Amino acid sequence: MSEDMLKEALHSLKDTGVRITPQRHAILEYLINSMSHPTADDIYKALEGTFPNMSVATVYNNLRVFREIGLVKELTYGDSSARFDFVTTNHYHVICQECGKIVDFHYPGLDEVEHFASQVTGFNVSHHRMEIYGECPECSGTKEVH
Amino acid sequence: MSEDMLKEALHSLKDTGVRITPQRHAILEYLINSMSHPTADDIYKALEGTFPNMSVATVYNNLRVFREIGLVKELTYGDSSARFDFVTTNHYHVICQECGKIVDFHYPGLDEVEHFASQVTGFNVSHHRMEIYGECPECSGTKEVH
DNA sequence: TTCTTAAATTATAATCTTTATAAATAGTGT
DNA sequence: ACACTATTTATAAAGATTATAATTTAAGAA
Repeated sequence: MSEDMLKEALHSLKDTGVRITPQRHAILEYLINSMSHPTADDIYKALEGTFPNMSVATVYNNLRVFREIGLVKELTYGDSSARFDFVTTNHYHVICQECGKIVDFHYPGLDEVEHFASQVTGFNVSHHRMEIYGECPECSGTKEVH
Repeated sequence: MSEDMLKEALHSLKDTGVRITPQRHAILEYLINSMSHPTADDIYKALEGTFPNMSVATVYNNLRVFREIGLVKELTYGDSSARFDFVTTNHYHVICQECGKIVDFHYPGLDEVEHFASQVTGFNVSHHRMEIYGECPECSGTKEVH
């Protein structure tokens, strides 16, 4: 499953003329297997065991490359650092404002908003982003208790 | 019109026990009158004529206070610095990826997404954010020309 | 109005994330 | 295996935001 995704991603690299380096391989693998939404620093720390000499710049550079190819989505929330998400299907995120947990959920049919905006503003729309904010069950629960 | 909004905003400050300082007055006024979506630095620069001694920290501090009260929304896009928007009605933004222009548009009925997400994830949903990305008419135009 | 006190501002430094630079290294096609 | 160029590394720089401590000031009470 995730094997296939990695294979496909590496294929995308080849197709685009982007060299496959061990670092890129590892970053992609980590992004695919990680069910969280890591920051650049998360990735850097996670891989420093395998690549003791890897530089932060490498992580940032490659995340940018992946983003440009469309393999990875960059998510900027209010907090300090950007988060990165391997692109699979069209899903959205619910973010807990208490503990920061991010949960995926699928939701179809938000394309109409794009059409609407395009008509109203005259923009040539390419995509949109949406997130939902609230409190996760755990955090809601702990509050009710005391 | 914008007079009333300012008055109301100042009233909100009083209600919340937040002191009304000349700097806060000026920042609010600027946010209300500015039809753009200024960064903290924009505001700082715009007011340095009136407040030659004002510190950047003051701008940041007060924007945070305004956000906590709910007077102001903080928008984080991919680019380096956050933008701030005085909260009026429920509107969304279309952002030009070429020149960075931000255009408002009103769109109702995205509450269903919140309900949906709430049911699927069990979150206690408070709000959402959505933006649309694309190219503004001007930038699309200049491209078609050459 | 004046006084008092806690809150806000200022000035500055520190922190943190991200990007730029230049030299060294390593993929990839021939 | 070679050559060419992209990539990595190490480091520094830039830019945004926050922390700190001293000074100033808003706002209620006397």
